[in-house]
Amino acid sequence: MKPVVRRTTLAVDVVVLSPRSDALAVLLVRSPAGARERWSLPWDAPAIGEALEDAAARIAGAVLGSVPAFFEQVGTLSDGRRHPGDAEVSVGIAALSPAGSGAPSEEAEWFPLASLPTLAPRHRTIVDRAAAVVRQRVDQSPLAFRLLPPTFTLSDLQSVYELLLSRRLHKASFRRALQASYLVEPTDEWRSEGRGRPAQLFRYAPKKRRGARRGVRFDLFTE
Amino acid sequence: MKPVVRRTTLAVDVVVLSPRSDALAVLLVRSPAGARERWSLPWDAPAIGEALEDAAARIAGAVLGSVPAFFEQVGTLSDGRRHPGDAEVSVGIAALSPAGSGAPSEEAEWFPLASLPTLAPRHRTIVDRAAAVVRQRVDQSPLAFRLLPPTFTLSDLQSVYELLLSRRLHKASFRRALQASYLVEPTDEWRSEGRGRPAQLFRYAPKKRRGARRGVRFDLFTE
DNA sequence: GACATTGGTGCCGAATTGTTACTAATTCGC
DNA sequence: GCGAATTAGTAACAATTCGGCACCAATGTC
Repeated sequence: MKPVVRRTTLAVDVVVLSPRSDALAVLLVRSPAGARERWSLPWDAPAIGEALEDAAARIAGAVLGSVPAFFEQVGTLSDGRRHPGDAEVSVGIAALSPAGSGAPSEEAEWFPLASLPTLAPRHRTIVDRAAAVVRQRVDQSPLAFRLLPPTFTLSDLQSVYELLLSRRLHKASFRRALQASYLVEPTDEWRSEGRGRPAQLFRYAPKKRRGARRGVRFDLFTE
Repeated sequence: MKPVVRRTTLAVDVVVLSPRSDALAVLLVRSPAGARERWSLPWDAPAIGEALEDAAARIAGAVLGSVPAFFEQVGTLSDGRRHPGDAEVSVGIAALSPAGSGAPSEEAEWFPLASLPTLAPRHRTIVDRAAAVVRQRVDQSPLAFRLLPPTFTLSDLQSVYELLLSRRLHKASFRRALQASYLVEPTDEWRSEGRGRPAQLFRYAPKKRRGARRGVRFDLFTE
């Protein structure tokens, strides 16, 4: 039994996420004249032999002007939902870009996740999956640090977590957990942001941590 | 800008996982004569318009004789690693099948994850990713219940968790956490397994749980 | 200099967790 | 029959963690 392979059309669709004005935002590009929707995700076909994450980096970089810090596949779709380029199969990839980075081209714009324009059905699905994956992974992977510049204040970091989790966190508990994890180290710089006491800047510098063998957490199920 | 879509060859490669004789095992099929490796993952091209998970169910069902209880994509590969059917792009899908279910065809056999035969490089990568994804998700999703028959003892359940996590768990803590989660309910059946006290059988019956708002867990990072 | 604002820490009671030890019900060996 | 071995299930305790509150620190504004 040697199955026969059929040829199909393939697209890589990229969801670039970044915190913009206190909301998680997606980078969209203006559609060419005649398209059914005015906006779409940046997308392209991968080159021959090009890894999918490399294709995503190329696609996002062209639109954003800088290459996002992190990529993760959020699922491949082959169902009937319409794609702007009529690709039969789409690989959805989430990309995280630090706050303030990049200079979108004329044809691109940031939209808060909560108020997106109409997208082709497949792009809409991919955006929803990207948001779900990022929100789900934030506890297992240092995703939040990819949404911040190399140095940041602990309040910045907490704000990103609050954005991703859509709920307020307790300052003291947040800092205690962070301290115990050896994920950040202080720099000797401080940032003064107008009002209030200046905040110390930290950088992401994970130390090797001893195996934190915890019990099974049945209360984290999401489905 | 309307990118041009190129046609490519696409395969769905399925990693069927099931607990067999106290180890997590993968279902492999014998390769046709002349292939470079003697064994490979079950795979095929998706039919036109067929969703990828449906294709995986079809492929696994044909080899296993029953359809696995759960499917999840573990990543799509387009790099240079060799695929047995020379597909340019592969979608890897993990499938979970309950212990004892299915009757593999003549051409198929279970292999413990720890002692696999040589596979085509792309299949090897997909198996590794499937194992990693399953192990990583076991805390957030009721995966373990998909590896058990509809009714099971709490010791069975704990054994599956120990298989997936590769470490021993404490009985009392395990049961307390399970109790608090309202995920299982007792049946009025008991199973006597030779030696020892008979165990009560439970079934998976998740109750709506109150929002368990916990703090951020920096200690769960896997990278 | 009082006050508003933001950053950062100490502490305590409550909840959670890991562990030990115990009880319960069955089979096996003699 | 009866004790040892084996597996299931629970009680209770000590240590740790967590959420919340209060407080102190450093800056800009008036």
